[in-house]
Amino acid sequence: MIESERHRVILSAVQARPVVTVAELVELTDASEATVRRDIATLHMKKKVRRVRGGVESLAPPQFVGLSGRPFEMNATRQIAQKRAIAQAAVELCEDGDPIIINGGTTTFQMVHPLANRRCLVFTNSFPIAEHLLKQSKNTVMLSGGTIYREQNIVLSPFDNDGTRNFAARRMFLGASGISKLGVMEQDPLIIQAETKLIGQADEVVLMVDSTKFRNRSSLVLCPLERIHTLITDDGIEDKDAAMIEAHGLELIVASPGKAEEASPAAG
Amino acid sequence: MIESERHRVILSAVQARPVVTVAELVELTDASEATVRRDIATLHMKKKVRRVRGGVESLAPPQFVGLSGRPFEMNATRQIAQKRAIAQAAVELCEDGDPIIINGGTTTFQMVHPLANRRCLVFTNSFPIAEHLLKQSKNTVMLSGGTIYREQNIVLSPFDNDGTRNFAARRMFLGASGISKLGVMEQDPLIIQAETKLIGQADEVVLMVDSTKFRNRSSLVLCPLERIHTLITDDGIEDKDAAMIEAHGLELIVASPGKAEEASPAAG
DNA sequence: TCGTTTTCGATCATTTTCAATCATTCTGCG
DNA sequence: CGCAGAATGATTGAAAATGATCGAAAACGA
Repeated sequence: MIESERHRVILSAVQARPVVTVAELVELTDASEATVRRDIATLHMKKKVRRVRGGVESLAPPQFVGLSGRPFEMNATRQIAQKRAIAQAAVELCEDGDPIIINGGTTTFQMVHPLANRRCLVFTNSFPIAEHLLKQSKNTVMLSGGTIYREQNIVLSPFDNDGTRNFAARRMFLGASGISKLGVMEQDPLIIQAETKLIGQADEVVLMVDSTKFRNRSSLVLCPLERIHTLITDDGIEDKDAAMIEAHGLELIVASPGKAEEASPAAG
Repeated sequence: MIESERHRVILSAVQARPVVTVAELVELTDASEATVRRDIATLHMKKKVRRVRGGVESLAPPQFVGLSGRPFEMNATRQIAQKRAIAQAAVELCEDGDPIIINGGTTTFQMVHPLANRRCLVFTNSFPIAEHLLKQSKNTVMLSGGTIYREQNIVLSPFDNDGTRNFAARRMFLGASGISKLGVMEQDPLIIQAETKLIGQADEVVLMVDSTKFRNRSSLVLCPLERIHTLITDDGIEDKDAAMIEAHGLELIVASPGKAEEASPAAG
């Protein structure tokens, strides 16, 4: 990755989140720590970001919170390391050229960073995801039509003809507010409606939930577990939950925060 | 591959994505590294692209990349004062609660400012307009579905079911790249396609063109003048053009840049 | 307070990228 | 056919960027 490309990634990262660590940028840019530090120094000179000990922070804070206000921002920072690892694992399932659906959500939003260098065909109902991918990546972006709901940060149409039916994806990625043997659970009826529209348009459905979601209960069941093909979570998952998932025939991927793409044998 | 051919490839490559490396261009053009470098140097001289170490990057990324740091680089657009005045007059036609359609364009984009404290129901195919209204106003925003075209800044679907047909507006606002007695003219086929979809969904069509557009000729005719109900332009319009407009039965509104805010003329 | 851990800056070897040069190929023309 | 001029490709040394290492400084915990 060349210098100007890394600079874009860094700017993109600090726009999504107020502060980003050097280690995170090393993962995102696949460059060395020294190079990332030099990049940060350069961007700091150019007054594009503020350099702080341990990483960078954005000069003008809120960007993507602008839509609805705090909920997005606060949820986004909870379990952030886990969500980033999960999102990284999710993107690793994708290859350039793949048509994929990304449903709106704080976990799925984290996919925009590893997607920065990909060239996928992304269909989403999330305005922030579309905005970010549009401005910070080379992916082709498609957006569903309809009213933009500020609180949920999604675009949703009451009609069936919002473009969804014309998109056939290889995978659909979605988050959830809770999961149990009863199925995938959400809190907001609007989210349910949006997800229901999309869930039939992909060959394979990938559910992305951090391990705390196994302890969450919500009132609305989106679909039974059997409808999901792959579940990605973090290494905080308990054995009984893992067993339950595999008992339902789902492929389980456990992503460890901190070592997003590790494969070192006998590291010593 | 001949020189001009390679130049086109390079330009379209940086069009498609923000930054392209020399190695990638060698693959694309099937030329040697030395030749690609010479091409890049030439295009850099001609100010068509920016040369960076390792490759090339697009000249005007800030316009799309720069998030809400500044509203947009729309300030750089020509005839900005005229466009503002026209947009102001356009918004004065609207009342709170009105369902309106705003087609993408630099003139129509200026409507976002006077719309800031309105509460209309806005349907648009422009990503920047939707973004701005979402973040800076309390209007309800609806977006058409489809692929987001970066160059034109619009969302367009190849299908008919992009949500457009379900919206019935009181007025549709659109710009144009040229106007004459032959009709309303555009340059980009994609824009024609997008406007054609929308133009039938409103009771009244309002065309917003600054007076320089009467001297522009383009190859594509969107529709005859009779299809337009109201035309808003600035006070630079010549008498013969004004006469021509009224001869075709259009209501003509002339907005003066100097007194955009104070005026509530003609109405009382 | 002290010791530990993390982060940072500087240095240096290695790799990558660049510009200049020269040989080769292509093209038009007599 | 041969030649001139331009474009292209290959080579090479210089310049820049990168990554690893190491000691210093800062934050942290006890």
